[in-house]
Amino acid sequence: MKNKMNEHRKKLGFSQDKLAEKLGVSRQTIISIEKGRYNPSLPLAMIIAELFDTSVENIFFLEQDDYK
Amino acid sequence: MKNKMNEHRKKLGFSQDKLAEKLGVSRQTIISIEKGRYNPSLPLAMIIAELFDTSVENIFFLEQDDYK
DNA sequence: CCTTTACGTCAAGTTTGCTTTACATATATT
DNA sequence: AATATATGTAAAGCAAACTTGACGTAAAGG
Repeated sequence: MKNKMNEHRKKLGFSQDKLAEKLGVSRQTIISIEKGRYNPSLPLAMIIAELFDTSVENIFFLEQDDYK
Repeated sequence: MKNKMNEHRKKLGFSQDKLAEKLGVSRQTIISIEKGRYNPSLPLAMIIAELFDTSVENIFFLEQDDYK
């Protein structure tokens, strides 16, 4: 799964630290999601979408290997 | 977090078993999500939305305690 | 120089998502 | 009465999401 976290974050002019704080998660979580190390949980993804004022589908994108 | 899995599943006339199969997960996973025991992962939520021909936001709904 | 800000890695530990297996119950069909 | 279908519970185990803490690097400003 791909995502446009970095893009959206920069559009808001937030540092990873500030974004983490706004979302109520650790900075490691932001880094890991941006770097594609793992996916956010569904509730976190929805809170992110809300903060970025868009839909989950405009930030996160399924890829072939997400389907089994 | 609440969801309308049951509603959407029945609209398609699928049993839990059949839905599980279509999604490539176990029947337990469907039961657990429908019963609200836990949330699907983000990729699974997006695959579910795709199968139900709608958006993640039309199936899953944030509640107060999803925010920290 | 020195400190601060921003981004990054690594590692250990807890919690949550998902699997498998086994078993229970209710309804319908033969 | 017996079998099938659909839904449910419970428990054990593995993998993924998330946390905290320690440390590294580079750029910018005093």
